[in-house]
Amino acid sequence: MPELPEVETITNRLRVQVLNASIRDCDVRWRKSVATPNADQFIHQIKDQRILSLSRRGKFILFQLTYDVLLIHLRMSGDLLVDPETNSIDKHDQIIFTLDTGQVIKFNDTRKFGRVWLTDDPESVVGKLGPEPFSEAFTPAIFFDALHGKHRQIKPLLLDQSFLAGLGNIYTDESLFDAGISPRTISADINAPTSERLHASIRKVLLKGIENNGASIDWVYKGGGFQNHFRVYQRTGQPCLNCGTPIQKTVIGQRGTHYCPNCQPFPGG
DNA sequence: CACGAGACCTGTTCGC
DNA sequence: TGCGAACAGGTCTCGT
Repeated sequence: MPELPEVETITNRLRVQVLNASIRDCDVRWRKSVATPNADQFIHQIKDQRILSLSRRGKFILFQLTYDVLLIHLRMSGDLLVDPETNSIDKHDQIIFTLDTGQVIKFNDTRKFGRVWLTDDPESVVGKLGPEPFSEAFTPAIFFDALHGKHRQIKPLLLDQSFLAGLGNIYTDESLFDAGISPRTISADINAPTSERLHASIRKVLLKGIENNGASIDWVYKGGGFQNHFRVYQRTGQPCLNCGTPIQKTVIGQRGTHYCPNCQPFPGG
């Protein structure tokens, strides 16, 4: 599920709900959800730490606690839900944090791919991430240079979190469509004007996602509306909203990839 | 360095 | 209707 807009939405929601609360207790029901330290140490160490601030880096949610930073990555099916008090526990609630306010934060994760870290050195977890798409450091010129520093298909490159942080399968397909670039285009072959267009499209599409509180698909992640604005994602066979050509789906880098063969021609055919 | 396959997991949808 | 295959918002590791 969660890409940058969904994680941003969840982080902002959490900030309103649990900022300044202290973690009184923690129940780990799927031990592998804890990446580091081991589950027992994690539970012991997080107790009585207070949530001083919340932020997002790429697809990670960061809780600045009294002594450590709690980092959470939701991967494919994770979500963070806040209950006003201890209620029903879902079978997919993998970690449950009880707060001194009586509230409960539930890390719900059907597929169990999500992970949490507790460390005083968050750089050890997020240090290899590429730039934030909305940071001032992510300029069109830097993006162009980065594209030419690689010789890879543009779609898998944009999904590479060490290249650029935050894009996932939905927003990559939507960005490439918006910029009119074939997902198979080799990064080093993208010229300056096209690179600048892609840079703008990435920000535009992510912003639209954030404005719609992310995308809700199937049973995973509730509350988003960006799925109503998809132009290629999950529109296989439907007419392109620009030219009417049926949207195609293929596999690139082992990921389902949606595109308009007319609006996103591969250079040279 | 770039890329594909296989893992990690569960649930839903598709095809015969 | 039933059942297995295919597929799903992500990322890591290994082999070529």
